[in-house]
Amino acid sequence: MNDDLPLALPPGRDRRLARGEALFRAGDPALGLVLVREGALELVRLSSEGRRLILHRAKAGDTFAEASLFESHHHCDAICAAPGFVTIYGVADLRRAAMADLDLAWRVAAHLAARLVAERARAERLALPHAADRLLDMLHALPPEPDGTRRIGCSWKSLAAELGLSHEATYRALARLERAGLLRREGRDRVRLPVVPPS
Amino acid sequence: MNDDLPLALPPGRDRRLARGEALFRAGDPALGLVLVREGALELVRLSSEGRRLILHRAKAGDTFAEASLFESHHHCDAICAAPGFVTIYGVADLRRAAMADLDLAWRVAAHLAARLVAERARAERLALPHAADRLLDMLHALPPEPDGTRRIGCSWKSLAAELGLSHEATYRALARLERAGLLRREGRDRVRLPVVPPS
DNA sequence: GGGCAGCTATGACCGGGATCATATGAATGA
DNA sequence: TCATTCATATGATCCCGGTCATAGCTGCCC
Repeated sequence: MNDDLPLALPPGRDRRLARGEALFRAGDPALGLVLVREGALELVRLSSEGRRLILHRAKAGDTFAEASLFESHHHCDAICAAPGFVTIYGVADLRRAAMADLDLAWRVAAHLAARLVAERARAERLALPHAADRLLDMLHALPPEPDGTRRIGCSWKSLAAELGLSHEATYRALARLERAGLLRREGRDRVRLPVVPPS
Repeated sequence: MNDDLPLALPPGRDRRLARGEALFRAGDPALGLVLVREGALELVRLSSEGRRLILHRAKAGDTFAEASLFESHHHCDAICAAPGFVTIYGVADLRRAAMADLDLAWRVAAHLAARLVAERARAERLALPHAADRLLDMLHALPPEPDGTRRIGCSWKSLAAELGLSHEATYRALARLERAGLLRREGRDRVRLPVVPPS
């Protein structure tokens, strides 16, 4: 998702995170740009009725909370989904660095644009009326590994929350798709999708 | 949405648009940053089954297709929803200007961050399971006018497409909400929402 | 003016997603 | 090790959103 961006950043603060620990909560003053070095983070919003929606998931190598660079406060919770550590780049530091490095701000912008495109794809997916469609769309978007399988990288329950579905609907859709031969689960968090003939 | 951004931009190309005309189509080479000067534009994606999802709507004063600054091709259609004209700032021009103006790239990034936040709010809305909830959430997000009403600025049918709902479900939700006293329509595209006591 | 397209609106029907309940297996921590 | 929590899984039921049909209305263009 971001290859060159972190390389040119000024030194940041490291912070270790345990599973379930919050890096920040809604209402906290904005941290700045967060780079996940190890483990995984989830950006979570809890609705008033207790529904849990996952707005973004970042694994090692991804940046996180990019938009908070330009906000005074966070408006979501950041929860550690897999233990690891992150590096935090404060706003002021980054701003200063951007003034020295003509290209840095442009790369930050490019990075935000990529996130925006991803978010639009997500919105498009959430507008699909059927659980199976949302699921397949999301799975097809995952990068296939050399052996042809795709790793979801989290529990199916979390994936359900990311798709705006109840986990029951997700398991049912999985079972139906598997019966229909449109999907095969291999191990805990891997799926194989049939090769579609190029249109 | 963007106050200072256009002011510091280099001169761009103007283009007039008629209702229904496409500024660009999916697959076209990226135009660059588009500023809507008059009228309204919609970023539309047509699904394979013919469903029409509105990904973004921009009215006079808003920017449009910001992410295309960093993409080689468009992947949505841009359709004129209300006749008017736009100014187009090419990528190369903007990039050059960013090299001269240390702050411009940073402002572009800030702008993209704001769009990202808005898009996340949209995704959150699309994850709401009930039509009435999505509708109310969207309407509450509209800025109220001095008289307390809110202008939706488009047809209810378009709003339905933006909410990922069929227009029938939208009309039904509207009627139900109106019966329940949670909403009152005033004229063609205005609603009044009851004042909620601060929690 | 007349005709046509598109928006607004509502009814009937069906399928599927939310919810609640329950059960088993897996993982995690004391 | 054992217990507790959590993920996985499936069944029953209800509700509601999608779809199709129909109709009045608005606005627009010739």
